[in-house]
Amino acid sequence: MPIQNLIAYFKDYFPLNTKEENDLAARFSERDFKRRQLVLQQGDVCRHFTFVISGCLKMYAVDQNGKEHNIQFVAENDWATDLSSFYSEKPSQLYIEAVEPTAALQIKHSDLLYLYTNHHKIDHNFRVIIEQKYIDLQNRVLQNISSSAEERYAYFLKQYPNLTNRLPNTQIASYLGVTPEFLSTIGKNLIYKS
Amino acid sequence: MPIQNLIAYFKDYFPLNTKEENDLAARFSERDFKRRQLVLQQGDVCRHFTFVISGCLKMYAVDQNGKEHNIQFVAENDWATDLSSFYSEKPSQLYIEAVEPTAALQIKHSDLLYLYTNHHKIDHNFRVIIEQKYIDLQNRVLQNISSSAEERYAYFLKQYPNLTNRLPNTQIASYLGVTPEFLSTIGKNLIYKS
DNA sequence: ATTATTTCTTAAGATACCTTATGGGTTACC
DNA sequence: GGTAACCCATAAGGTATCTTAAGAAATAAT
Repeated sequence: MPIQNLIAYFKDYFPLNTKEENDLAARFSERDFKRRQLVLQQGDVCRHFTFVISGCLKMYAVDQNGKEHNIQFVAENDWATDLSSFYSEKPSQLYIEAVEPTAALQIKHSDLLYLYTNHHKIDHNFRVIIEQKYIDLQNRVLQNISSSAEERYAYFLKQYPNLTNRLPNTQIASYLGVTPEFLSTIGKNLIYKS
Repeated sequence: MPIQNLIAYFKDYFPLNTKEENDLAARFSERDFKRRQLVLQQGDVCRHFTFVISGCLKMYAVDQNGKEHNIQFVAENDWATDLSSFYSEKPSQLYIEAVEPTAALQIKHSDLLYLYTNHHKIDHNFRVIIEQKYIDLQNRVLQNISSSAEERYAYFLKQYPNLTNRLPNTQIASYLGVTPEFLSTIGKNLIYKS
């Protein structure tokens, strides 16, 4: 039961009682995505919070030249949503796409607001979760402004060792903000260093 | 009364009742910082959430070569804290320093937890606040991985027009992740373009 | 299994950005 | 009001990273 994964995930933050669990379980629905299938596309309103049970999604933006820039990968026990579009209910600038066959749980805007309003603990948990994600993002900004591409790549490999094998290097390059060609030359150096 | 600024700020998110206002006001204390004074230094535990009433702070990390990298500027009606150190109560990797004479309000860890526990609305507000800051940070990451230094500088000027005049370009360069010399040559180009 | 598509590697030439250095202009501090 | 510290501009040469191209290897689709 996928919903059990979500409940277990939440309990790591703060234990839930039966009522909270049931209310949570009642408002998430299962959805599977094939490889390359879009969870969200630019121009659409992001209507769901998506929790990944298995598989992997990528969030990316497309620039004026049509190039994709990966903002984030979302694998097991992690959340994908365009927060800005989700809360404002305005069209998103982003895409979310499955890079592997992915099993997910989704909750609608109105249902999440219901949970926030009626369960302090769930509201609380989502604050703690996003604070952690904020810290990670802040570290990434620091990396971006202070480190070379090689250092950022080494950091990525260390931080996400499981993603390394599952993602093509072209996708990692986009995430790091370098070209795949340059990542390839960096990669060679790292092998000799490790 | 500085605390009125904070209450007004909160009310923009979600109205507070009298009890909430009073509880909030009772737990923040005023503190002023001179230019260059440190709010937090590396190695110390970050024991406060700091809300800026007037003035401006910078948060930065120092790398192995002793170079400072500005992660964030925090001006009026904004929050400065090392979230990671604050919640874990472990030594911080960051500095927070006043770049202008700054008036601030601070709340201790235990007092904030008290507010979270006893006032759902305050917990809720902090979630909404950090979600907005998360969105901003995510946009900054996107800029970093997809835009040239010149584009990032133009974006900064547009997004923070008031900070532009208050901060030396050396500080903005550090925030953008470029050298002051290079920012200087970029700056010239922007003048001709606008 | 075969074909089509995507991915990886390599290399040469171009560009963005950095380093170092220097001088002049501001701003802070006593 | 004077001195010291900081800040800005400019330039020459160096390094990191990008662009384009093309072939080989791996992976996905039929």
